Amino acid sequence: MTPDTLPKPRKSPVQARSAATVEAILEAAARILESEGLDGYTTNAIAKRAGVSVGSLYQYFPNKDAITAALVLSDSELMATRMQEVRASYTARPIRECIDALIDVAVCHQFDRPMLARLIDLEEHRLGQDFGLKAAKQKIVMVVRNLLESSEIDLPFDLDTTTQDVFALAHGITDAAGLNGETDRAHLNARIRHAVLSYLGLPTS
Amino acid sequence: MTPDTLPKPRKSPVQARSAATVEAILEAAARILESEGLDGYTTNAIAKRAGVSVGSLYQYFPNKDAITAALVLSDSELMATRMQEVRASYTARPIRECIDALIDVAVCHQFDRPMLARLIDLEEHRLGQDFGLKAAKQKIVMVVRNLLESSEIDLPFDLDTTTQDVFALAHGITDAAGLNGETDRAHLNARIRHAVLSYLGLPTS
DNA sequence: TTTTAATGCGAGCTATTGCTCATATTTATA
DNA sequence: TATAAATATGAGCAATAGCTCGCATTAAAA
Repeated sequence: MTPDTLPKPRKSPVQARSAATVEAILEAAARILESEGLDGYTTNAIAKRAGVSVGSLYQYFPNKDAITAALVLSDSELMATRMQEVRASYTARPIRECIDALIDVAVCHQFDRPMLARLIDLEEHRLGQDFGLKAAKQKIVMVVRNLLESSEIDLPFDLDTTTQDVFALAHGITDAAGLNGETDRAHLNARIRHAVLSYLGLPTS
Repeated sequence: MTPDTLPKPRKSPVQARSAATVEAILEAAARILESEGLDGYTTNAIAKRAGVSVGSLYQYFPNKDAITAALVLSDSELMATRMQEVRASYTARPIRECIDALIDVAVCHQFDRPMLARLIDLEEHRLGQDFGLKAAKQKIVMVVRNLLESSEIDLPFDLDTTTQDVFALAHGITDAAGLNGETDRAHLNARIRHAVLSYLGLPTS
C-alpha cells in the first residue's frame, strides 16, 4: 500500500570482493530492468544475473526497493556530475555551446537505454525522494537554472518554470525517440536543440 | 452439454447488468492505477473496488492484461475521437486556434490524472499494439500530421519527425507539470502553446 | 597457525497473486 | 409457469514473489 519505511543501509562493504558484489548487483538490476522490464525484475533474477546468491544480495540491501533506490540515486548522481563538469568547462564560452553540450549529456543519458531510463523515472516517483535523491536532482536542475539566470536571455516564463519546461520538453522528445527505436543521436540532438532554443526565444542559428 | 471444450473467448455482455459490470471493472482498474499504482493493481483489488467478484471479472476478461489492454485502448480511442472532433470543428478557422484547442484536449487528457496517464503509457509498450491500439494511435497522430501538412508552415524537420516531436514535447511538459502537482491548466496550456508554436517557427502572438 | 570476522550460499518459509470451478441467483424465453 | 441461458459468487489452487537463516567459505587479525 503506502510506501514503507525508507530503505536503510544494512552492511557496508569492507573488503574488495563485497564491493564488487554490490556493484554486480546494481548492474544486474539495471540490465534486467532494461531487458525484461518490471516483470522480470525480481530479487532472485537480479542475484542470478549478478552471479551471486539472494543471501548475499540481502546482506547489502535490506529489501528490493533499496536496490532500486540505489540504482535511481547513482543514476541521478552520475547525471549531476556530468552536467556540472560540462557547465564548469564551458564557463568562458558562448551559452549556446554550453546548451548544446548539456543537451548531449542529457540525451546520452537517456537515449541509449530508453526503457531503463523510463522505468527509473517511474520508480523515482514510487519511492519518493527521501534517500538523497532530492539533492542530486537539485544539482542537475541548478546547473541549467543558474545558466539561464546568469544569461541575458529574456525568459518566456519565470525562471523555475522555464527551467522545468526545458528539461521536460527535452525529456519528452528523447523518450519518444528512444521508444521509437531511433538511432541517430546527432539528429535527435539537433531537434532538441531547436526545441530548446526556440522555446527560449533564441535564434536557432 | 457445453458445445466447446477448449478455452474460448470470453463472453460479450448481452444483458444490461453485465455491460455495467464490464464498465465498473474498467473504471475500478483506472482508479486503482491512479491511486495505488502498479503495486495495488491486482485482479482481486479491481474486482473488489468494482463491487463484483473475481469470477465475474474473469467472465469478461481472459486475463489481467486484457483488462489493461481494454483500458489503454478505450483511453486512446477517446483521445482520437476528441481530437478528430476538434479538428473538424475548426476547419474554417485559423490554424493557431485549432492548435490551441488540440493542446487543450491533450492537456485535459493527461493533466487531471497524471499517474494514470503515465502508467497507461508504460503498459502500452509492455502490451504491444496488437489489439487495435495502433489504429487508434494513428488516428490521433494523423489529426496533427494532416493539420501541419495542409498548413503553409515551413516545418523545421520532415513532416513525421515534426509531428512526433510536437506530441513528445507537449507530453513531456504536461507529464512534468502533472507530477509536480501543478493545478493551473491555463498556465500549462500557455507554456505548451509557446513551446509548440516556437518549435514550428510561428510567432507566439 | 589459530582465531575471528567478513562474505557467500541456497533451500525453503510465508505471503500474495492470477485465476478456476462448482454452485447460486437473476433474467430471458417458451 | 417451467426451462434454459446469462450472470454472479468466492473459497481455494498453483505459481511465484520477497526474504530468512543456518551453515560453508574466504580473508584479516592475533
